[in-house]
Amino acid sequence: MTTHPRRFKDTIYEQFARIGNAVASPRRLELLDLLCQGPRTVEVLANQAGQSLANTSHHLQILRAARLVNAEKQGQFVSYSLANAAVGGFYQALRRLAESRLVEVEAVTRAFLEERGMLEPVDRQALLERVRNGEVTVLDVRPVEEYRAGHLPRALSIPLEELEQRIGEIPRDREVVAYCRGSYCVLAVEAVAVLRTHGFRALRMEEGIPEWREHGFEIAGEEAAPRY
Amino acid sequence: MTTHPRRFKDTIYEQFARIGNAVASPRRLELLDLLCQGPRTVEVLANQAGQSLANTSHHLQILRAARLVNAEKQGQFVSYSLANAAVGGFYQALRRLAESRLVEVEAVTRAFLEERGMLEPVDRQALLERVRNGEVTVLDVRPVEEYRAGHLPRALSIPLEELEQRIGEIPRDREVVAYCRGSYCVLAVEAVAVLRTHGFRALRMEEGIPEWREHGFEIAGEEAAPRY
DNA sequence: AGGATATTCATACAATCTCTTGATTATTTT
DNA sequence: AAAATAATCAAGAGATTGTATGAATATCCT
Repeated sequence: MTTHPRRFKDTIYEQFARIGNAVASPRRLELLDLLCQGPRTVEVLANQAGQSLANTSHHLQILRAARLVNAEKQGQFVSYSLANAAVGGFYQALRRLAESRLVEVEAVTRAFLEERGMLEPVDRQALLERVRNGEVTVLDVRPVEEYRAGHLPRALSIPLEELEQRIGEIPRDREVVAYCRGSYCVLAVEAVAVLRTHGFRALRMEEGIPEWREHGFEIAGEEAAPRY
Repeated sequence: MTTHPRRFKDTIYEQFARIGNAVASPRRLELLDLLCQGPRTVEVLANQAGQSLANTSHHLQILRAARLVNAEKQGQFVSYSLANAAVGGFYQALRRLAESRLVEVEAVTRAFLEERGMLEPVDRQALLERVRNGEVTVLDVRPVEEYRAGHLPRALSIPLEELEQRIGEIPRDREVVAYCRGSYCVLAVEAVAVLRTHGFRALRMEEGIPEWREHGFEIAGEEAAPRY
């Protein structure tokens, strides 16, 4: 029995569309974004995305059906992670395209950041130099687990939630550069606001760990966690 | 009035999802694939995708809303084209991911091609060499307009439809390598079948013009048509 | 101006997707 | 063995999408 060319093409494009479908929902994109940072359990993802558990679980199944993520049962927990590095690359490609094409994205980003006066860019190479010279404190404001899974060299870990109490740990004589999960994560933005009210000279770095890794820069403390 | 972080994130991911949505339909992916070959009018796209005119038009509007394609009115016709090179790159990335992830895709492709015994791969560099030495005839079996918009160096243009009548134009003393729009286009597969029934030694090349261009190979006869 | 061609618009129905709620299945702890 | 925890399943209301159909608009040709 011969397969018909027509049917053949339909099947192929349907398979492609499965991936398209998987990234056709804002919720799932947010989950993918979080998973680009590293493996997470369902509950953590639900919290970080601000969604119900059942709904998050449901979306994760869809991502899994499209083979974009893997689920691994570890005792009581189910740990989700990107299926492989290509998925991360694809997500970055999607994001880049979105940024280049959808003017609205940039408009919104700009409006949000300009409101807070923290749009200063940070140059990777120069930053590392200044950190080495002790001119700058690099502050990682993500939850501690994420810091442990990999962070910038010499970065100080103070999760946003603890920032107010632990503000004394930060050297007062230097500029502070805060970073979090990346462009569309707001932890660092809020951290900078807090730092400034306490009299620090604070900047926000737009990039997150995935971007640094992508550009071949060194990431510290990655022993424990798998890359995907 | 301050934009809220939550709202900010939602807006961003919604914008991303617009692109995901655009590529969440098999029909639209087929249209995108065709547009990767070069600009097309609505009618041509409808014919080549085997869809109704109104439906094709509708899908094109969606692609346009996501800014993946541009529409340009040229007199009586509306010519659709990829918005820019990044869109082509994104589509390739999606395809690559799909191929790496969805085992079904490869299973189907393989079944379809093995049935016809024409899975032999063709190496780009070696092929060009052999063409230059006159050991091989390269055959472009796409419609003439597509050939005109850009084709492989020294390729002979005989659209699949005319192949039977014009079979005398093909040198009988050499191997023939047929190509069309790419992996998921079936023109070349059928051409090889025809050629073989006429006693030719014929192979199919999997790649299409977009792939050759992407790898920096020379494309002939591109003066007339815009790249996107 | 009138007819032909190319495309879009408008409508409607079926199919699909999203999110919520409440129940259910595993695994661990007590 | 019972209770608690983590995740999934099941079902349904409400919105969105895909496709078909016929009408409407814009441009070109004569």
